Amino acid sequence: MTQTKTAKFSVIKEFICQKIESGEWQQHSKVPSENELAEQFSVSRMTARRALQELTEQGLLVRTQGAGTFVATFKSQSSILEIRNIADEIHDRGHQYFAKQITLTSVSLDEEVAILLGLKNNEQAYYSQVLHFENNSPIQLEQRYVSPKLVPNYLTQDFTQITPHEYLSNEAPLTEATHEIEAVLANKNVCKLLVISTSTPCLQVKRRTWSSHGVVSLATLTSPGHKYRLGSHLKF
Amino acid sequence: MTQTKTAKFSVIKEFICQKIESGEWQQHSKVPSENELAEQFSVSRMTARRALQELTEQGLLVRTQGAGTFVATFKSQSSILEIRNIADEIHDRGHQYFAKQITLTSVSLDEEVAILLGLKNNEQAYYSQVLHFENNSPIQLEQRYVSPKLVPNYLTQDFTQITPHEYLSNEAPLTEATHEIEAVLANKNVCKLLVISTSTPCLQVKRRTWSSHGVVSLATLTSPGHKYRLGSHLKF
DNA sequence: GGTCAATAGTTGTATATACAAGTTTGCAAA
DNA sequence: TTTGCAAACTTGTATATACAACTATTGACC
Repeated sequence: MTQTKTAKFSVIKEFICQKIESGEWQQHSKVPSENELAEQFSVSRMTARRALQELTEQGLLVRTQGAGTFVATFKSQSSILEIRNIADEIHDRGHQYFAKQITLTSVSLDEEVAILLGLKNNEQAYYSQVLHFENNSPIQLEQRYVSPKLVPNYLTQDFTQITPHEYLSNEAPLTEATHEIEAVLANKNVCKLLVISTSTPCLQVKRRTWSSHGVVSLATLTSPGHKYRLGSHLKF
Repeated sequence: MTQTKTAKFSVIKEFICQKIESGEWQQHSKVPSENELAEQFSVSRMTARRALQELTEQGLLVRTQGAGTFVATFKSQSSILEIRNIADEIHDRGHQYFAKQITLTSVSLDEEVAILLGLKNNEQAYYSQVLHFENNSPIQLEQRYVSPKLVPNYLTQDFTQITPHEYLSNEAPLTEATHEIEAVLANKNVCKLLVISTSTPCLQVKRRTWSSHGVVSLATLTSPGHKYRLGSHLKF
């Protein structure tokens, strides 16, 4: 039997976690070495090592070659948040989702957008506006500029059937992304589409995505603050 | 020589990454098995395995015991965002940071907050208001309820010297946290402290943190949208 | 006392091997 | 044809071993 119900490395991991969570092992205190753990638990060094390794990847431990393994500094206020696909989110809530395609055309770029997309001023790019609905109520406006070089068939798509991001993910595998999240007041046209007053604070996510060939697209997602929030739940 | 400049498992990882990024290996397509890679690269199975393992942890591959290893579905719109400590952020920007302690007292809880903190209605809890400044301009108001059972000495601290979260991290090691991010209009008092008009959209982060003994604190961070944004940059 | 080199201890990489456990395939029997 | 089982393949866990690379300590020498 290799599997004693729970794997040996898991037992060691839980042992260490417990010591840290209980406070018995404080921040920066030294953790038993691979050899010590191996002996304590009667396992091979590689098995003890795996426990330490995985906890290090999870951020609970810090290891230094030659020096040893230590309890990590608890991430001060640095936390991780997941930005999800609006369509998935709505489905998970058990609500009805649909998308309305407002705009799908080619536009000539102003300077700011051109720079962000890695194109020249006045060059043409594809532009789409898709409005996402939850239970027939508009919840998010997606405005997106797309590089025509990298995604030549963008304008022939039907974004009521597939979300732009889904389509882009298939066309040009993402290698990188940046996000910026702000609270803003939307302009008149956007407010009209979202059916909100111009004084309604909105959560705005700007996302820029890269494939290995360059910037693929630049998306602005605008949602009314009272209808939409970003949430996360994480365990250390 | 064990280290051929870059480790063997790293060479294999890069080989696989390149195949995926170039599109040669599409989503869901099968990746060579551990044994095949081991033979191709003239390494042991355990070394090939490590490459596959780490790429799986990074989310590029998916493995199923018995079936094989496959290129993962590109995370549709699910991305990761890091919420950082405001003080760290300001320091990293090279700006001057300081904190002003507005309130530090014991309050009796209303129902909503009591539930969230895991306390009974009308029970006492500690409450602090700290205003964070960047270059002498207020940038974030932190309002925080703290469980008196878990952090009895909270009221004796000086939060111009140490941030509440920093202090709490030391006192009660975190095991869990949730966040909710919304765009809101702040109330009059908050607006006064942040020196903004009541129509300024604000980014509001609500953070609830746990230690192994229960909910430690409930924090509301409010920042003017035009002064503060959350940002992230990630590579796949 | 200060400096430097040897040494012991620790993590990092790599291999070869063994068996457990899950999936897929193909073949034989009903 | 369908069912069911066996075999082949694949990933998962675990061990024992070897050497590389780095750190911290110790002790000898100046």
